[in-house]
Amino acid sequence: MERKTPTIQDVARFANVSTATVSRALSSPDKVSEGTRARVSEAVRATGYTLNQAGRSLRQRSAKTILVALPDIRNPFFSSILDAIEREAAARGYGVLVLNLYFGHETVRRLQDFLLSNRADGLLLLDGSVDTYLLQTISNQAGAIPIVVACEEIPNSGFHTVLTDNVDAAARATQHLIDLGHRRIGHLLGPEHNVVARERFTGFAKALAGAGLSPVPEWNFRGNFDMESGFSAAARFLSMAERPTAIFAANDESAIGFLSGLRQHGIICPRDISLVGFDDLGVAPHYVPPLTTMRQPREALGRMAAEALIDVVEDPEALGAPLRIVLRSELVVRESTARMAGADMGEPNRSS
Amino acid sequence: MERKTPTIQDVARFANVSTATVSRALSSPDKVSEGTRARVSEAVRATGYTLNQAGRSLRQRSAKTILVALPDIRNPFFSSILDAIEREAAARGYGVLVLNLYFGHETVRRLQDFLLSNRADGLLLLDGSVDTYLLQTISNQAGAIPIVVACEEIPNSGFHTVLTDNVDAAARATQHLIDLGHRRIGHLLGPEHNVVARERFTGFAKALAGAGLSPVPEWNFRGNFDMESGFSAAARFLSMAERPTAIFAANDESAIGFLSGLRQHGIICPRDISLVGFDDLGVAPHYVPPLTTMRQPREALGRMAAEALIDVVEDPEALGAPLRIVLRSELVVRESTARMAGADMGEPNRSS
DNA sequence: CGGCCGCGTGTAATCGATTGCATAACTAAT
DNA sequence: ATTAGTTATGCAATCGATTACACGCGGCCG
Repeated sequence: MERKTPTIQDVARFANVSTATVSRALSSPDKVSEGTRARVSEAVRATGYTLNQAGRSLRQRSAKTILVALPDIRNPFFSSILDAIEREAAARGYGVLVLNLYFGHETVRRLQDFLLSNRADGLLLLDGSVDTYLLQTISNQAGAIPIVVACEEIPNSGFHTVLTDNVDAAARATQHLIDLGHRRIGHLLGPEHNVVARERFTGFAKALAGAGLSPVPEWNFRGNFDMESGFSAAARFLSMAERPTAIFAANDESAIGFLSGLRQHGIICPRDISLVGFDDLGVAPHYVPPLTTMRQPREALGRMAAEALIDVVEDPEALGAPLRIVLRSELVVRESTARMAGADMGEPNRSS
Repeated sequence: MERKTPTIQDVARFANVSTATVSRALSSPDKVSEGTRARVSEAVRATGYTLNQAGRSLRQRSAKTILVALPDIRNPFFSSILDAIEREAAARGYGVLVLNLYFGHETVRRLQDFLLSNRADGLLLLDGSVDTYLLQTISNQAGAIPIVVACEEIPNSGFHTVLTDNVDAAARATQHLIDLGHRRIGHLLGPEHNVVARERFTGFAKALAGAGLSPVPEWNFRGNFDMESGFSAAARFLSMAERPTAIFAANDESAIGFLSGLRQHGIICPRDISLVGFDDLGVAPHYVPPLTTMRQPREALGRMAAEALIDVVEDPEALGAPLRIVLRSELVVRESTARMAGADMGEPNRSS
């Protein structure tokens, strides 16, 4: 009754061949004769045999699995990248392990465990804030697995990287506001130590500079990429006497929280303020107003990162020098930005 | 230079003990003497040893991994459940493999592969639409792994199940509209063959019946749980002469698409129409207007499902009879619903 | 003093699949 | 006809960790 799950031995016995032949019949069919192949297939069917991946992994030293480590699965930005990764991995026969990264030693230890325990053949890191030193150490250890960093960048790390053109995209988003006649432009920041957030700020400042403006410190609102932080930032905005007429938000989520906070106090977008977001989340076209935003090619990003990682996993020499793919984001103009109405009221941004 | 990754053998040699002792020192420290334990720890440090999970899995016939199969990772509803699952699993030392389910044989074959290849010790299924027959077959095979179904239900399957009170919650959502004086109430449906969607419709109809009303077929708008389908449904709404004054939407995503579609044509919520959604997505409180919705305890759902699964994995007898946990959803009243203004205009829903 | 118990450790089998090497049966070439 | 090469298969080692069983040693009890 309680018979054990059939192994390759059972198949071999049934088909009257050796286990070696069964193995070959299954993984390299052209190496066995047609007759044997048929007998083995029949035996597999009859016994209900399925591969034991642990056995194979042990012998082949490969788990046919990649590990995706990300800061927050709930974030729709990441989840759609994860989706693309999973599709690509599945297409190439790999499974996907996910690992939520929080702060703290415990998390890093877990990451390390995964990396070095032969559970995964490669790591796809969607977070640049992991301790670089540790990561380097890990990746230099004997038996370490290949790493690809996506979305964020770990400077000078030598890891393969796939990301979007944050600086340039942020500059173009800001330029859009400038083109609409805005001169008093603020920024809703991302997390303080986040590389991507900084790049977007850099692009923002760059575009301002190009127009003879420069950032006004009070108009750089602290944010954290999430709705709540945008919502809080709105309170600070409201308490200010001198307000910007336009905002470039580091991402759509915080942009939505920000607009929501403003609206509670009667500040209506785009009538009273223009706003450009970043990401083009699914909700962006359906928000009120539909959001003008920089669309990141999330599918492509996830797919290409997974491709690159699996390429390296299967042939460590495949890519040669560290890869660096930069994908271009695209401005999607909707209704959250409007031409600056009438004359500029109050002081403009300080001239640089 | 290119030395291989250290194994338990290396540690044993270094510490001058047998591999058995090393293994014991690491997994059941109380079985070895203090001195040995120290020597082994030192040897582990010195050699840089890390466990090879494949070896352990092979011997112990357990992968310390659970498989989560879901219809769409991008859906924020699922991704936050996945998040909770991952946390619980991590806390208990399990890794999480994710598998996107699409339609088609290929997908099911992959699911089967995973289930039977010892890559995972258990399956957490977040989708009731997987072929029941196949699932039963798989789960009856020798060596099959435990299955817990979450969110959706597979009737008569005998699987452990964790879900929310869809029928009752839908009824309460609808009752809220009734309490506000609405009599002309429509429903934005979920996918036609989706169990959850049907349950919500049932609850909707039940509440109407309780108020002496019954569903008006033309007011049941086809939907698909996603924004686009809600958006399309809005077009149909607009083309109708006799319109409902309130809508119960099967979920928040489609609700947002619906409101967005209406707004494009000047129909404003809650002025012209009231709407209750379902899920309480992160964006719900920040939408315009903030959405009245049934909040599903997503964290709890994911956590409890993972708990139950791991319990069974670790002790197949742990739960005894098939478990069925039903979590209660909670109505969150925000601003998308308003008291029916003035007298009832036009025909009410047909009396039952 | 002899026997029993328990602790700490080692020996070796085991988990399931893959694969290097050997072998046998043919084919082709000289 | 002999040699070389090819093809199909089997034998047995191997991957790394766990664990059943055995053993030696010291202490305790009768």
